[in-house]
Amino acid sequence: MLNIRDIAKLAGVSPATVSRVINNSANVNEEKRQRVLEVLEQTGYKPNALARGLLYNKTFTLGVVVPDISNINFSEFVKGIEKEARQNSYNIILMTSGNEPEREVECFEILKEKRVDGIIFAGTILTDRHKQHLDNSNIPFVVFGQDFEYKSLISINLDNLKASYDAVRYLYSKGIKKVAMITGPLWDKSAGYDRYIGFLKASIENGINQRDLIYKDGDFTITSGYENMKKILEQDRVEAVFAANDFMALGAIKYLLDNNIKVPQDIKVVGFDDNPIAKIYTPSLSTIKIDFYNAGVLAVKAAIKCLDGIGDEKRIPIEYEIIERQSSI
Amino acid sequence: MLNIRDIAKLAGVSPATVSRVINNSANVNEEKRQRVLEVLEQTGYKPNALARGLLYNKTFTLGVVVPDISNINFSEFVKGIEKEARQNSYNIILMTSGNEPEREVECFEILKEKRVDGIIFAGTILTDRHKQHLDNSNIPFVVFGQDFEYKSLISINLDNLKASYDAVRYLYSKGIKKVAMITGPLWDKSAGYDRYIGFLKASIENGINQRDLIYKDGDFTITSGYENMKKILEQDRVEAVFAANDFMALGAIKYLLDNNIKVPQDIKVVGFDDNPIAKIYTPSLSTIKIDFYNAGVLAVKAAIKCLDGIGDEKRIPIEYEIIERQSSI
DNA sequence: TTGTAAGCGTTATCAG
DNA sequence: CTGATAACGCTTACAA
Repeated sequence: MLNIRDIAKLAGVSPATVSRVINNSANVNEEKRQRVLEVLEQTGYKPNALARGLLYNKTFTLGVVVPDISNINFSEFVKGIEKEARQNSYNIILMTSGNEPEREVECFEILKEKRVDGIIFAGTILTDRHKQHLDNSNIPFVVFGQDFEYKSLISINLDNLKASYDAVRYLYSKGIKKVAMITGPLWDKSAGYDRYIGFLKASIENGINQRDLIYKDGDFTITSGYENMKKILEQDRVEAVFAANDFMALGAIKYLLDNNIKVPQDIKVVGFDDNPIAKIYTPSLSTIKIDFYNAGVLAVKAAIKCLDGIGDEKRIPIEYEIIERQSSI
Repeated sequence: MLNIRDIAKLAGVSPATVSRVINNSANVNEEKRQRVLEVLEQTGYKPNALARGLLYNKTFTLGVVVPDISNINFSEFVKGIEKEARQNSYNIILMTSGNEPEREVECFEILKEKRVDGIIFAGTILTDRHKQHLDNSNIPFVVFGQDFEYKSLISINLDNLKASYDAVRYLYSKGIKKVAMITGPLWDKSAGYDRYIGFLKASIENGINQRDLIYKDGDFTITSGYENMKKILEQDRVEAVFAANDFMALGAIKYLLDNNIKVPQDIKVVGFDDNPIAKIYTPSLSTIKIDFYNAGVLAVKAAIKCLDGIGDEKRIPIEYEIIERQSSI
């Protein structure tokens, strides 16, 4: 591949002049400028970003670590990141972690080697190894999906507890006697634990004795929604079920329909996420919609502000909205 | 950030020795090696990949350009790419093009600047500007989704014509008199035109006069499936409909159900893609399943083979499979 | 076994 | 307005 000296030779000038033309800086003789531009055009020369990066100590690249890109939430998130990054002339290196803390840290180390300017990380837990890495790395970090405060971390988060609380309150507002819940794994602080606590809080406020509360913990899959709905009905005849994500909610509905229990007439169901399926399914699923795309945009904005030294906010909230559909009317 | 000279000083050795330890090459005194390793550990030092890349003229980075990452097909594709890349110690720079040829070429140029080792590109058309770029770029290219032969391009493709042909034949094999089709935009060579041609071929083979063929061109959205199903029924009472993707097929089913036409009893429907919704919808949707994840894996394998100079195949086929579900039983 | 120095491709500085 | 030079961080040939 051609370098700047090759171009200089072809145009009969010095590398410095070529550089000046490329960065259209300073004063350069018009005739020479034209000669250089012509050569540039003909050769399709592109400056080596590695060399530039080495010099400026800046790569215009952001690292992005998400658990699973084929999950629609994260692909929307990444889409927002990529769009906003591009608009600010940044690119992204995408890595997936499968939600394994080991691999997450591995990703951070690789991204550090590649000298990304910042890292956007969607994860569920912040282990000591994560912190250790953060300690000897001065790369700006934007964390999505958990609200840990740690040093200079910027965190973008949904108030999972409140969203869940609102969803359950919404169900009680319909005159329901008792709402059951299918939770996620409770070690998952955001989508597991916090959503469970919101449920707990709303239930107690509606006069349910904590000992009578009915909830089962699933793993976010359709199957676990199906199974847990079964378990719940074996235990008590509830009037409504709130699931920590849409897949489990859909699994629950499927179990109900399979057993000739009508949704929403007999049991109302509310999910979480607004997966595209929620809208299309019959009955369509009421749910909590989170704008992941926008979360991605905000994450990049925060990262870049931080890089440009005009950073300020450390905790950026993202909005949610209860979408009422057939499953809970 | 620390550099190799800082480490050298801290360990009381020369940069060369540190380098030797890092790349555990050559002979280095055991005691010094230990000293260096200790400093490495304490400081969390990571070598600068930019400097290395500059030296070796190799970045261990692949560029990936897809139309839209939030489309499940492409996110599966990217997932496969990322997994296989990682396994070979490559990373990926992800860019999205929105299927706009202008932006595609823009992506290529940026990736060239970043000196990626190879580019994996999912697109629908190869314009002159694409070719021009390819001409003065010697980066290995793997193209997914179109079977253009151009110079050293490696192309991974589904035989869309044949898959579509098989789907329509499958419907005729059920004793259907006439199959209608909702196509994609015909300028889209792979998912639009080729799938239409497969339909045409199978129809003619089953005794349909080309003039009597019924097809409408949609734009891959649910809405366009809905609208076009309506138009088809206004024109003729068909017994089956084949849609160029699942969204249009689902839109068609929705229209049928809304008008009390039973699926599959009255009209059978087959889609294309095996979108996750296809399996869950009621009635579940028969479709053609393509393994995008595996396509991603194959794309990376081909790219790396090419980089290592052991490249051979230029055209790599990917498999498909007809999935029979309720909508066409 | 170890250290010194050149070079990868670019740009900023400085001298002309 | 222009060109030579040093420097970014790393590795490797060469010399010690």
